[in-house]
Amino acid sequence: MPVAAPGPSRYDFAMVAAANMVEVAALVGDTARATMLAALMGGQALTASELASRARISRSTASGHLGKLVGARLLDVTQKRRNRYYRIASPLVARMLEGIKAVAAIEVPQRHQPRSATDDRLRFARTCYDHLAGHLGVAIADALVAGGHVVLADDGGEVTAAGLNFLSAFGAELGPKSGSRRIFCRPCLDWSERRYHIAGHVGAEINRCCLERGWLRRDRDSRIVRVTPAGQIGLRKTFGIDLGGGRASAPSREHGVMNGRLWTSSGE
Amino acid sequence: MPVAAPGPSRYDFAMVAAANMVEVAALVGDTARATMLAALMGGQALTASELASRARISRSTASGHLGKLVGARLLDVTQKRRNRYYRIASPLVARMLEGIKAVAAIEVPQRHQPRSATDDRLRFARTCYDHLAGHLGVAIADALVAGGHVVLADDGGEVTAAGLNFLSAFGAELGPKSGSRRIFCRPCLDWSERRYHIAGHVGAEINRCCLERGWLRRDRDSRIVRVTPAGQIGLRKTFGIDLGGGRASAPSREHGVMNGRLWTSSGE
DNA sequence: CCAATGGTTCGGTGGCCGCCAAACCATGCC
DNA sequence: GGCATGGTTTGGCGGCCACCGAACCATTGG
Repeated sequence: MPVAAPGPSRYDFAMVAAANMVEVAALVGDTARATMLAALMGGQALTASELASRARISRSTASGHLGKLVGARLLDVTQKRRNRYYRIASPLVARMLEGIKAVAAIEVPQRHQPRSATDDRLRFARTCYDHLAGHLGVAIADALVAGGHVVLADDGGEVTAAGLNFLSAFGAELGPKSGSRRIFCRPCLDWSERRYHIAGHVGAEINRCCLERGWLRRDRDSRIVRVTPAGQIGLRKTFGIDLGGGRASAPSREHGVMNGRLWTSSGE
Repeated sequence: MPVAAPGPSRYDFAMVAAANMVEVAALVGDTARATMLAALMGGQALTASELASRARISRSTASGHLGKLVGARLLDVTQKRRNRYYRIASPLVARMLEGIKAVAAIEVPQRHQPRSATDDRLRFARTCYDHLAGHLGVAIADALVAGGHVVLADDGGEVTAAGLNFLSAFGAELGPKSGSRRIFCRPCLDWSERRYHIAGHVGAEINRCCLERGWLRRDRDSRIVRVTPAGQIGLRKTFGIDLGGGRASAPSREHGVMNGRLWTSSGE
């Protein structure tokens, strides 16, 4: 730190303003910690050992990292029985990580990574903190936009009056402030689809409703979401989404199409 | 990097997914680079030497940092005469930095930093990438919300029908898509006021209009914005904002009130 | 032409920080 | 009580990277 200069200058502000940012960004700017955070972006709390395993580091190292993340209020801990469960501390943190990911997704899109069955399932449907992402998440967003229920743009999202009725009928609890025109709808850049899906309160509610109806089922300890047979039908009837008619969990034909469309357009 | 493990596992995804994030976050997670980025969040392009000076590092070191930032597409460069001007590469990057700053602002709010005249002016009115922030920015946002022209919430912002008329009359160019109900309005967490001001296209337009009318004037090479006498009147008549009636540039009485209200509520 | 200014490249140095293993504490189960 | 499991603490090692000065290139101006 080159803070050996004597007196304060007019530029000190920038340094002070950056100071906290540096701390936070540096925290994310480490492979092990970022891996943990990415894992926790699945939305569910995970134990220290689990996180250590995912980041491929020893438990002692993980413990140190988690301590820092909690200290910086990026993560919350709750003790349950013998285990310590860590989770993303706030939606603000989730949004920050989304933002970083969105920027990271811009650069070097060509580097072709190997795809596994797990990877395919993730690309097909997964949770993003508290809402749905992947092919499914984008498809739902598309359907809602096409139906005039939601408007999405780079800088924000909006639920239309018709959409409010539609989503309420679907079971979404849009809160007591739904009359006050509060906006809970936000676009979130999907890293695999490179398009927007719906985040914010509305996104979380859609996710919740689908889970409650048994349309979707989450993998244990993973971000993967599977569509049940009932979900196939329900999603088609409600949103007009056809997931390929094949097997319930990630029909591979869809992926071929999806990935083909995605990665050929190499332009950012 | 502990990538010595042999076969791929089901957790590789998280690592791959995190890889790019790490790169970007690590870039921001350095004092010198973050200082430069913070300076460039003022919205105007700066030269390499200027940035080196602000970050208090040698030009050679700065050159290295800037090379990395440009390489990662966080910054753009344009050569003009002898100088190289750097600027934030895209609104996506600006949003990311806002997001990091918002998280950073949560923690340790008590640490009382010394305030200078420059600092006070920054807290009073400044640019945030392409829109207005500080006391003034929040006051405008408040006025628009109170007038029913804009709705702001944690997850998004919206311009009402009335607001569309109002802002258009004010001179804001809300684009040809204004009929398609596109949303360009976005809340941006103000680090000094700890409340939202208006960002996105709408925020940029408001800023532009105020500058064009001569209501505001930017400091050269600084994020500081000054309110002209004409601006005093205009802002009061148009938005109903009373900036204290005193001198045009940052009446100190206002700051006392402002800061008192801000930092005493130490709860995040 | 030379001088001045803005910027980059190159070597070499220093420090911070991530990593692990081993020891240690705490909780829960038999 | 005693074993097992989950987490944290400690000490020591190693590598990456930010930093600078000096030399070097490029542009502009006299």
